[in-house]
Amino acid sequence: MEITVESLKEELLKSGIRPSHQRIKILEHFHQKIGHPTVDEVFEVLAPEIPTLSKTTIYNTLRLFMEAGLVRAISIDGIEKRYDLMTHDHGHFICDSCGEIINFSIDMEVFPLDELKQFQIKSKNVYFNGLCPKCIDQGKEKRTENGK
Amino acid sequence: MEITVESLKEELLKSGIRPSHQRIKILEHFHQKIGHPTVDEVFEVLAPEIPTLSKTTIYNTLRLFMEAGLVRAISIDGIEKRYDLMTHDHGHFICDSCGEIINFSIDMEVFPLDELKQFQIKSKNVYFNGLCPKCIDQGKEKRTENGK
DNA sequence: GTCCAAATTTATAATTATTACAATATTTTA
DNA sequence: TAAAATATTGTAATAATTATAAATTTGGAC
Ligand SMILES: [Mn+2]
Ligand SMILES: [Mn+2]
Ligand SMILES: [Zn+2]
Ligand SMILES: [Zn+2]
Repeated sequence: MEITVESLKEELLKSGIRPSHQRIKILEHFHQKIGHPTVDEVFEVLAPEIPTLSKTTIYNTLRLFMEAGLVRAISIDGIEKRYDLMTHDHGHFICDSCGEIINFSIDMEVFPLDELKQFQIKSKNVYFNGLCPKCIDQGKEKRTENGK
Repeated sequence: MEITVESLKEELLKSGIRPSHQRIKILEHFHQKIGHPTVDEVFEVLAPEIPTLSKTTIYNTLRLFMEAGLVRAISIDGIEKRYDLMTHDHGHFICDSCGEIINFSIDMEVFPLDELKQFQIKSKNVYFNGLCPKCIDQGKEKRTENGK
């Protein structure tokens, strides 16, 4: 499916968000890039395109998107706050050595939830960490510092 | 099993950590309290007992404990950084309304991990959020602000 | 126990991330 | 187009974390 300004506008309107120029650009960034950017990364990429852009707008917009369920914040081991487009359920693996974050598909329904019967669960997040294949190859098994 | 200063010292030594007074007290705090404290909460509780205590020591010690695998940092949706004693595998549920964090047991082995065959997984974290029974009873289903 | 070297803690300053706020600009409605 | 509502911006304020260097504590040798 093609991502056009029109489709982005629709997506925002469907969530009850008025489609300003900045909001469209920020949402577009999430659709175009596959990563899990920080506030700063979003700002660095968009600032050249929108010369007047303020970092406050990124903060405001991401909070708005989160409340609307368009994106979610992920923060593995509280290292850094990053944002991810809210698409299908998936887990995140972070490499302790190179810091890369990798999506992996996971069936969130496999959990036996007897203990949480009384709870109303809205969303589920799964984070793994360890070493990615690249870093295993490079013999980084025994590193002490975070290579980030 | 009784938690004594001696047993705490041993636990630290086994992890290659020298058992200073501060470190013993901080570890003791995690064994005595069941919660998931922030740096500030640990500091507030221990400061009266150790009048000279510095917050920097809490930061340093928790980093040390994390590297040694004694505690882990948890940060659900990047809201706040909290620490948890590294015991058996368990998941965390956070209530969107009252902010309470509840442990629940979960079998981490149920995940089908075909996609991560090449990865070396060191630890797994599962976070759920939604509403706790208490808040459901109080009719907080439709809240907009975080009650924290 | 005393002395010394190494490690730890402390206080402070510096840095970074985030939020608050009020003025300006933009968008929507009439 | 004019007025009202909303969004953006720049700045200042706040909060969390890290860096640094001096002071203290610890563990081992005597
Ligand atoms: Mn993702
Ligand atoms: Mn826990
Ligand atoms: Zn890696
Ligand atoms: Zn609750």
